[in-house]
Amino acid sequence: MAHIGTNENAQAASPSLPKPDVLSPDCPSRAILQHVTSRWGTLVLIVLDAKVLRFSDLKRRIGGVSDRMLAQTLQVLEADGLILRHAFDVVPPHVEYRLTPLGAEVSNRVLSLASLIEANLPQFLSQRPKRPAAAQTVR
Amino acid sequence: MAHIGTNENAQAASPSLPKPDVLSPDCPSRAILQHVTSRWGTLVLIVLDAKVLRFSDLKRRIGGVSDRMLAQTLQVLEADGLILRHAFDVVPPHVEYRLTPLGAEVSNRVLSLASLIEANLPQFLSQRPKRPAAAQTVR
DNA sequence: TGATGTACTTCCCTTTTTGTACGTACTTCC
DNA sequence: GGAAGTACGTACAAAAAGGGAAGTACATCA
Repeated sequence: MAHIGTNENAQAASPSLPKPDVLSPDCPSRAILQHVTSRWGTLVLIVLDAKVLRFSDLKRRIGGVSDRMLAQTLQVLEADGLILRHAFDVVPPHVEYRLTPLGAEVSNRVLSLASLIEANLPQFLSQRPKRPAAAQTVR
Repeated sequence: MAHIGTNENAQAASPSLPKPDVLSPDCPSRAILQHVTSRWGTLVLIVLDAKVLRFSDLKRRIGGVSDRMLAQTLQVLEADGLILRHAFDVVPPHVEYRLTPLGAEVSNRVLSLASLIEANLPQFLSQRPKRPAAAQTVR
């Protein structure tokens, strides 16, 4: 399908543009991908799908986020041009968040991924207790 | 499209199955999503797309992974039933990794997300220097 | 009058993640 | 004969991520 794994981690001399490749550590596309797939970034994009929400709305919908993390995530996503922030200059603060066109496309992909996982959860869980899954960094 | 944000963070009393929702912090689906969207998990799934690769192949293709992280990521993904590990009992170790059918589906979604980002990289980068993007955790 | 809600920011501290280096057991290549 | 390659496990330590509490400025509600 796509042609992602084409240039093997190469960042070789290129006259104009290096051709984006998430597989090479220094390609900016990898950073964007990280933002989108970050712990809270993913959920923000999902929740914001085709909606306009305020900070507190987002917080209520995304179970477990802290103020600090939500704010930070929103800033990163805004800087990447995925979401738009609209602040009204009123006394009790009122800020609205929505997806940009590009953000909407990204959101769709993320949403389809999440839906796939939710739909197959039973299958995932069924094969869980195969091996103890190598306790990571035992404490 | 999908029906994800349906039950608002609810984990209320349900007779049988709680209905998967990545938005509720304790739903197992969120954990799976995290594995899939983890820093290296995403790249492993992309690289493994319709291929059979050995540990060292994976390491070479995924720029920047350390042995430890790659091994750990592979174990988690295997435990989730997304990839299959086949070890040959030979003297210089020989192990092959490939996607399970479910893993292949997940891989496709991830791949489409990554492709979208790569394809729009210029657009992402163009609007970058808007605001200093709020230096996170200033040191 | 006092509590509540809004949208964050900042500080401080704990938890988690990640990297580096080393060891293994044996074979093949130079 | 020594170097390199294979597929990890483990210990140690640095770096990053994350949580919690407090503060702001004012208006509305009871």
